[in-house]
Amino acid sequence: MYSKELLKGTLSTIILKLLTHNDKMYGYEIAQRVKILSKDKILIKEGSLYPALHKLKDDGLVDTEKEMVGNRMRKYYFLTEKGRVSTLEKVDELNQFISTLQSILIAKPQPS
Amino acid sequence: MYSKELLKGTLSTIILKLLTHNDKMYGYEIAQRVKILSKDKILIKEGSLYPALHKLKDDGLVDTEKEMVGNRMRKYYFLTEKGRVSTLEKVDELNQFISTLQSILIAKPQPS
DNA sequence: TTTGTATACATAGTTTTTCTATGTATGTTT
DNA sequence: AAACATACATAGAAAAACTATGTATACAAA
Repeated sequence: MYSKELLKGTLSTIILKLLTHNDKMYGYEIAQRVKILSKDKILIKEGSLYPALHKLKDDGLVDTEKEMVGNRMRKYYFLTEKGRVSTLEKVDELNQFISTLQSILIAKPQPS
Repeated sequence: MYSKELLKGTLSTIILKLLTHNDKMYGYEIAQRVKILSKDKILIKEGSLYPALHKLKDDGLVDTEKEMVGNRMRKYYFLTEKGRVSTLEKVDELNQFISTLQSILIAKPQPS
């Protein structure tokens, strides 16, 4: 498991990205999917996941619909149009940030 | 400029990495170097930089020496042995995190 | 000459984000 | 019956960067 600090700023982008590939997903499912995709290296805790999802909804990037499965409630999340646009921007920004980061991590002595 | 959240968790690693390539650097110099290396995309603010440096010192990863340049004080930072070891670990962890992130950002539909 | 910009440090207080811990409840396996 | 997995939620803590502010020197431009 990576130190939790690294995830900061990237969690909502990860969630949004997953939702671009799935019409709708529920919270628990998202956490499991990230766990699998990251080979157990990113483990999203409930205390991070649900507040993050609530914030995405407050910001209008996702909307929800409830569904009963047997006796249990599931709350599905799906992207709004605003959310789709925002996801493109956020993923792009994250990719740019990653490549900038890498150029620094690879950089050799005094470029000045 | 990237949204500030992205930097969280990576700033100290960036600073440490720069110090592996320079015997000693002072705060202002570090901020400028990052600005140049990132092509103005990562702008470290004083309110982030100095507390981060102080924490690295408290944690024993860097040590300092003061120097007068003309009439102005400069505080140089340099890696301790502990800092060298820690830098290797942190850079490695960050690289791994980046590659995990990328695999998620690239991922296509339902792998389940 | 005074205004602005760059250099160079520092800290107080705020905001954001994730965390730990806890709670509720159902379903399944041992 | 106990343990574990599924499935949601929130309160409060911790971490890290931010804004804003402060001190001070050096130099260029108006």
